[in-house]
Amino acid sequence: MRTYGQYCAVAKALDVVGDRWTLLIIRELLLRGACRYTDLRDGLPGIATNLLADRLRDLEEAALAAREEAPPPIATTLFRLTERGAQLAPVLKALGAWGAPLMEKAQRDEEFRGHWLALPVATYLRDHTPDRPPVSIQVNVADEAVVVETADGTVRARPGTAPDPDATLTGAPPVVIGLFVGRLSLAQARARGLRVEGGVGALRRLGIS
Amino acid sequence: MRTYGQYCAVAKALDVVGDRWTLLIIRELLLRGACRYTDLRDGLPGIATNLLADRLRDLEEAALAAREEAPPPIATTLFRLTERGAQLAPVLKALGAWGAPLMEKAQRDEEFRGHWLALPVATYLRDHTPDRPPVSIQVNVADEAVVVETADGTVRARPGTAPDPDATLTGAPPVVIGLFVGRLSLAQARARGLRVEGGVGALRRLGIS
DNA sequence: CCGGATCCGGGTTGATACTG
DNA sequence: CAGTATCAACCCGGATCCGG
Repeated sequence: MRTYGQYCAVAKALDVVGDRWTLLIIRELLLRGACRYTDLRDGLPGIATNLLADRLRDLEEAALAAREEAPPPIATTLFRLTERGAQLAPVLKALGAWGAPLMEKAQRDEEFRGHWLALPVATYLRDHTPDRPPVSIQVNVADEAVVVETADGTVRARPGTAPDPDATLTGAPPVVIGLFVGRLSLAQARARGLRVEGGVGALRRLGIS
Repeated sequence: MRTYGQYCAVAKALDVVGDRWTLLIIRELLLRGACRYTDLRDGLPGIATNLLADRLRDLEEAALAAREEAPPPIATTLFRLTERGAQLAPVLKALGAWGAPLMEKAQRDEEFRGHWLALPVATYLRDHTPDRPPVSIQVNVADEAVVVETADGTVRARPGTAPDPDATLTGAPPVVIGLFVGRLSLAQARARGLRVEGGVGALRRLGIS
């Protein structure tokens, strides 16, 4: 293991998670929970398969992740974060908040995965009236379906569809993300091609207007 | 510039600051303010000089740092963070907090610089009675002199000496840091070689006992 | 299909020496 | 003081292959 050799908490943290791809692997495991190798590879477009295998070994050695053999009906290997690994969430949040302004430029030839939405959703959205019954918003973006739903005061995003969503959003990644991080108003997002079905009450409730 | 090619705030942040050494250079500039090239090199033991030059160029291009020519009496080049660069402070704090447990093992052949103390000081210490007159604590560690002082509710550390400190601490880096992050009590630190001169009132005020 | 291992070319890093 | 120049070693990315 290459190390900075400095007796400093930041340097020691970077000794463990400072390698290329490592924090992005942790992002995937944080956002999606237990993952198969193939799911990870799909959520990390651009990674070389040998690097993914190497990093997973490193993470296992550092006790940030663990592999578990799923029981017979599934019969596959799953990777999940340990508690120590999950404690990196504040680091990823800080990085994501700092990097949010870099999302303004429209991407060209950049990959996108719908479940990445969970990061800005958790960072920027709050349920302002948690006492009322939960709402769910279906978001269709980049050919992926993601559900944004309230859960005891916080807001979560997960891959999948909602049976009876309070609202449905469809649009390009920069528009949806701009809306979620507050850079675009609902009107501006609509002007940029966002399609909204259902009531806007559910959106207002998350601070989107 | 090598990029992950992902339309994700974390990936884009890492595109900019994810290279080896980059965040440590920002640590130095955050902790010490405007720095000369040589000061940076000294605060980053282990870095190769060409890498430092490369990274400073990259930081300048990314508008995270700027170089300024000091006026004639000094006649040297200074590097300082831009506002955008300084906004990385929460990232470094999160990394430092996560890495703090890794500081327990005593270091062997690891470098240490006194001004690195500023990071745990700012993260872990609070002035519990900010209305009373400010206090200053001189810390002698690793042949460097650092002053820890209160300033309107927060606690700062800076290189240098205090003219008339309320207390003086002398000890090995792991002991001083253990004391500051709360892993060691004052008694435990003393048992591990910490020398304390002056009253412990100033220490209690920062939550050290 | 899943979970990698292996190989190879090129780019990056690190150590040292040197310079205006 | 503030870097360049040089070169070896290592790491990364892409492609291919392989056992369940």
